[in-house]
Amino acid sequence: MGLSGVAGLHTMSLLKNSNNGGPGVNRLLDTLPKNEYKRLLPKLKTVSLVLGDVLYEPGAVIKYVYFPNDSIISLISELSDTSWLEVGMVGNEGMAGLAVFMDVSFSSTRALVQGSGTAMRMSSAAVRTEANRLGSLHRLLHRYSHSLLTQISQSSVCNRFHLVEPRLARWLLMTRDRLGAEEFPLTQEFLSSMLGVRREGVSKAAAALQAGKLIHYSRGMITIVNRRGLEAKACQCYAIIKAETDAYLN
Amino acid sequence: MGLSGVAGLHTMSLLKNSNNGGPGVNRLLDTLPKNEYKRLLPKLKTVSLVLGDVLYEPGAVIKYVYFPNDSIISLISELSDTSWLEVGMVGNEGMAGLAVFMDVSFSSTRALVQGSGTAMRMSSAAVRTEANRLGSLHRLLHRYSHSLLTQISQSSVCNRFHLVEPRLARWLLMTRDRLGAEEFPLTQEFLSSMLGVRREGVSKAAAALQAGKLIHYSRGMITIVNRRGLEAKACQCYAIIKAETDAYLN
DNA sequence: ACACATATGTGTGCTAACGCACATAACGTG
DNA sequence: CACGTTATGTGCGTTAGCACACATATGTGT
Repeated sequence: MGLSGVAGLHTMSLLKNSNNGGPGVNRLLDTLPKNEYKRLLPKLKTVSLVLGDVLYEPGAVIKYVYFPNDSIISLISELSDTSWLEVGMVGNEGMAGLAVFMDVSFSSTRALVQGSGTAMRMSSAAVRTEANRLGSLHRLLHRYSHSLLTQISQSSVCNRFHLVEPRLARWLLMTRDRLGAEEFPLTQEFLSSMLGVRREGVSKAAAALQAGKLIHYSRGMITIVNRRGLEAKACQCYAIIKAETDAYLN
Repeated sequence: MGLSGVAGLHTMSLLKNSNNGGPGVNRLLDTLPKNEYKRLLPKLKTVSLVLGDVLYEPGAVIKYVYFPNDSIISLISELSDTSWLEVGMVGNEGMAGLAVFMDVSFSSTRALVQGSGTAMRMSSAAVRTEANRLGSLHRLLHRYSHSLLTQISQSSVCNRFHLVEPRLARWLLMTRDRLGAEEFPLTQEFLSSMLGVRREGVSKAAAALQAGKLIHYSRGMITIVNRRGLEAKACQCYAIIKAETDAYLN
């Protein structure tokens, strides 16, 4: 799997400020008042992100921020070349590249596309201009920052205390919600680095979930068969994070 | 140890914008330009915080934010009544109550005084007014938000991968730096909840560090005997977090 | 159909940390 | 100074997850 290499970004048509809140639209942008959204529109460009693309490396300059529509971007903290861990997940509820908003030019984490799809891209320069206007975007990015902070904190506790199986269930559900699909391509090898455990551990946990008819998987393709059942197997962290994420957009 | 109960906050004299950057002064406030600091001064009040005071409970309204001088405030994420974990540490480099700055009124974590000392207190209302001015405070709080985000992320990885002994060493060093003292009162019971491990685990790790003449402890009082040696025992996370923390103030 | 790369399953120790149950030690108060 | 309280040490069985070494399966391309 190509976890390195820069994205091949293709231009696509722009979406409307569609106010339907459904999957496929970035909810942060969608929450903006029409006039403010219109002001941003010329600076936004829809791009497609592909699983495995690396948008930022730790320490590298952030050229663009991304508002995912139906894609997912993982924020990864690295300890060494061999051990790293996902600390946060950015989907249609948020934006990748928050550092720019916080007056920092460099990324402290790796941003890895964890689910293919489209995102709205904006240059860092535009973010600096627009977000300094004290308007709705400014406010929403503030609230999102808090939401992300909460997500990361909760994940931290989760990673410390919970077993692999519930954590895997949580992670699959979070991915499902952001992709808006019950089926998505992901290998157990990939999952193991996200969860910070060995592949064999994922193998066991996944086998258990499959035996319970909650998921199905085969050669890098995962299907959620019984969502409710999977939620029951997941730790509370799933519900906690979901509530926080859904609530911040008012 | 009284981990519950609200702080008994005593009024003290105000500090100056002393530009010496040493311990005992909140470095965030100290970095502000003089005129802006003067504008804030009337809204700041020095209070003393005592080990065990709880400043916020999860979900509770944040009435005041705190800029520690030589005190430390722990941000704690709770899973259940019995298992919780420190996700972040706020000392003279920052501010507790960042949620207010991010347009959120309620705390998502518990804020527990982990080291006695003084702090500058400001009402949430004042923060909302002042931080919306797009001045230096606004910018610094943004940069601090990013710094805290990085700290929390790094701790998350650390908690996941590192052994108790290096984590304990890191934690003691971080505490030392913020308190500006080599000796401070802390029981192993307390440490165990901060690190999210059993008390017995802390006991073993602490005994090992003491055997190596790096620290000394007795009945809830800890002394750092050999700081360099302790740094060598700590994981890299200490250096990483310290660098980030020191750098953000330009 | 074949080879080949990739994805997943399994087994065998090993270890850090857990849970529990006590033992010891230091301090504080009446 | 005796006593209770609080802090710390220790032992024992259990367990989740580790590291390593393979075995098996399921695609893909020629």
